[in-house]
Amino acid sequence: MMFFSIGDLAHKTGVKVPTIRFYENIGLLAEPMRTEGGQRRYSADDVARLSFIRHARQLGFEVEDVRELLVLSADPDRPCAEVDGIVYRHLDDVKQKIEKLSALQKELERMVCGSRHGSIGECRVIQVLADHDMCESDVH
Amino acid sequence: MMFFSIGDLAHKTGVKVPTIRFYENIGLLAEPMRTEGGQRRYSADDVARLSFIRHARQLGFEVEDVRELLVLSADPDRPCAEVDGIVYRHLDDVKQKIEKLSALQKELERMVCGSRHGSIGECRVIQVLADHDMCESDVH
DNA sequence: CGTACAACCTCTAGTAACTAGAGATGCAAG
DNA sequence: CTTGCATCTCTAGTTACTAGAGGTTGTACG
Repeated sequence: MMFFSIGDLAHKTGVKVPTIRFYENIGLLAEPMRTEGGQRRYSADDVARLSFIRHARQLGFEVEDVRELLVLSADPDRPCAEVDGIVYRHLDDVKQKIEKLSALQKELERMVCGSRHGSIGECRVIQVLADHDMCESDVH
Repeated sequence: MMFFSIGDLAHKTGVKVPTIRFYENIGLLAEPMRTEGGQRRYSADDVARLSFIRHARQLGFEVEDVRELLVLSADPDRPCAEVDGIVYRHLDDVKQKIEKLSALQKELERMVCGSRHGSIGECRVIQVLADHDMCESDVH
């Protein structure tokens, strides 16, 4: 069992079959060998590479970052600075998103707080949406 | 000055001109009057509606939710339950996203923590990416 | 009244990262 | 040899816009 099908690769890595083909299309994965009939055949190296990709994607790295990380990881003698840079940038991005979402959460909770009413005519939510001044202004 | 151009509307609401046309295309905004030459002309009602849309979008509601909120807001006698439903669903969504991002943040910080090394050969980040078991397993 | 020119018009395509589907072919088990 | 699941390629759809091409209108100024 040296080589296996795209379905097997999907199973081993948890990446769906169409996504594997997509990664090949955009050059994240190299074109694999083919059977005479034209079906893809993969090796253990492909499992490692695709697992790396999947893991990086799960950690929220963009595909272009993953591409860069793959290039860097292939070169053991280079300094780590570039890798660190990518990670720190991503981390900042994540923190910013958390900030924004927390502000949203607060505003949404403010909106529905005390929302015991009856009809839309006096619906606080609708009123707030219609009048921006009812929000905490610096949020958005 | 009863009616104004798309540029004026953009200025009054903070929504960009192409976005206004886009909202008209997808039916969020009604087709406005036109000059003889075919240019759009808007009224104060359009400012109110578009401001509502912008505000809802800034609060993270999807366009389809905004559409629904607009329908509901036009009907003052209906109960508020549907509006509340939309808001609570969105709020849950926001909370879930915060959860996920916080987990990511933690994992990323774990990854770079103590990342004083030299070359990619012993780069902790690359190692973690290559080996999922180095992560806290329940996160992803 | 003529003209310059910013603002407007429509339409298409591009973004991110896949996912779904159509229609055709391969492969392996019984 | 047949059955049927897996695979193949290719196109289009998702979200919410944004960018650009190529052409027209409105208005302010002289």
